[in-house]
Amino acid sequence: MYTVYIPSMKVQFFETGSSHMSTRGLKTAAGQIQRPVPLREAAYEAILDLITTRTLSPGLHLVETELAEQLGVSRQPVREAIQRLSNEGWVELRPGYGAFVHTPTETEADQLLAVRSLLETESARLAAENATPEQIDHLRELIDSGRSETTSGNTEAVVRVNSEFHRSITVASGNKVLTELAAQVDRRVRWYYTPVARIRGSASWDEHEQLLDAVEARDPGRAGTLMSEHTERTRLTYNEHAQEEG
Amino acid sequence: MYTVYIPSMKVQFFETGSSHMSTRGLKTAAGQIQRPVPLREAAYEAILDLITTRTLSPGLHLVETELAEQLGVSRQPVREAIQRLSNEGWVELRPGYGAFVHTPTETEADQLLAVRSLLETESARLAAENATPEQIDHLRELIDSGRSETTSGNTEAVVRVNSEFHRSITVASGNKVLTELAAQVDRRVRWYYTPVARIRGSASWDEHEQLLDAVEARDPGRAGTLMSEHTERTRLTYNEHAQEEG
DNA sequence: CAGGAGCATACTGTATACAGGATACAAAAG
DNA sequence: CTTTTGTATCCTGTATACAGTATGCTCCTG
Repeated sequence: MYTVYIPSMKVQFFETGSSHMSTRGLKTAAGQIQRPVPLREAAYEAILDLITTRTLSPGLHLVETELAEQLGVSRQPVREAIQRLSNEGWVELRPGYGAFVHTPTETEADQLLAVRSLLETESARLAAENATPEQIDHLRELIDSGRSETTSGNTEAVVRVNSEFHRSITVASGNKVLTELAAQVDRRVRWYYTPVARIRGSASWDEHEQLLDAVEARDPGRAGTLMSEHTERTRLTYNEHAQEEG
Repeated sequence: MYTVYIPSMKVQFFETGSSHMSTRGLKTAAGQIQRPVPLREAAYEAILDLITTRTLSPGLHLVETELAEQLGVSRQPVREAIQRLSNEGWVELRPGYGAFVHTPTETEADQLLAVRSLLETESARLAAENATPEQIDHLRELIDSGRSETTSGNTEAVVRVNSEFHRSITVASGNKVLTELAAQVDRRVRWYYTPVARIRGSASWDEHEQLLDAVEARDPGRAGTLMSEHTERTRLTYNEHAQEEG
């Protein structure tokens, strides 16, 4: 009944990060063997990518056999991927009828932004109490990197670094539950946000730096306030753009 | 016109355990036809129940065929249920190894309590701004009901009403994302909390009443503060009990 | 021409089949 | 007696099969 679990094996398995990193398998010092990623994982990443890039537009009916054929697998892994997407709010599952790409609404976007603001503000507060020197160094590097990518106009990289900065703050909070929830909310916010957002210029990195200074100075109150203002500004930017669109 | 679908008898299959699972299959209004609950849903409820009641203890290896046989279905619905349980943190999924009931740790419980406190405090604040008169009435009824159940010593009912009160507060916030996250966190907190908790007597209902008064008076600041203190007290209670155990 | 019944088809939900890897146990070698 | 190797068995991951319902179109009827 109880099965012994060997820790060394799990290493590369739960790499939930970017799907198109070439370093799929870990081949570090000990010559670890690359294990095949379960098809359900691959299918999940693939479909989510199709959704976030708008290739599969909101409201679309996801037909299992079509996706299966397109991905070159059977329906089974596709179903499991869709289940997970449903749990995370990316698709809606109508029993007997099928899966449909979730259609974002204005109010929902606003509510997500509000929750994100809440989670990240608390993260910043806790990070000011718990961040390790290494984590602070890492954050400092991200700001530098973000600045240089901004000046060189590499939009995609800026978005990625920005996202990584926020994630690292939540990690530095030391609260894993918080990290997980924030990551999930953040990803969905980004989905809603992307089509209307332009990058909030380099001012954003100044704000990040102030925040990091507060964290380094172990000033939770100030860190929280700064993050709160920062996310609130993002929210306003979004609402402005949303209003322009209609 | 739709061809009428006559519900089969198998709907009744999963009355296992918790009888008052929300209105999944039953439609009261206007002679709606009852549709069969998807087996994956039933399996999910059944397994989750087994986990929360400690019938399936932490660390246990969930063998798909065993569960399938026990529930009288095939492996497929069981797999889908396990997937969902994994997403929600109830079991851990190790590719190639199988599913294992998640083992709670002290720090994790504390982190969950911290996040719950955060989410519910914000909920209370928002509820003070947005709650409708009907919602306030409902909350008032819950307090009455909670008090009477407390005096009659009906522990299980007290727990349920308490849970429902907190959930209703999050609903009254008007933020659905918040409601959903809070519900998920709350359920897990309860899982951790149950074995060491005795009910925090009737003082708890006085606190609830004060909170509701603040909500009715449209005083977000006070509502937030009260909820924060309330959840913090719960957290302390938990930590005391946890310490006694070790 | 309009409306409805009936049929064909597509898709989901569920079950079963099959292959490869993991575990455990036993036997053989040192 | 300890360690290694071979083997039998179990379990997961994936594919395929099957049943039943929803949808859409055609044809019939008024």
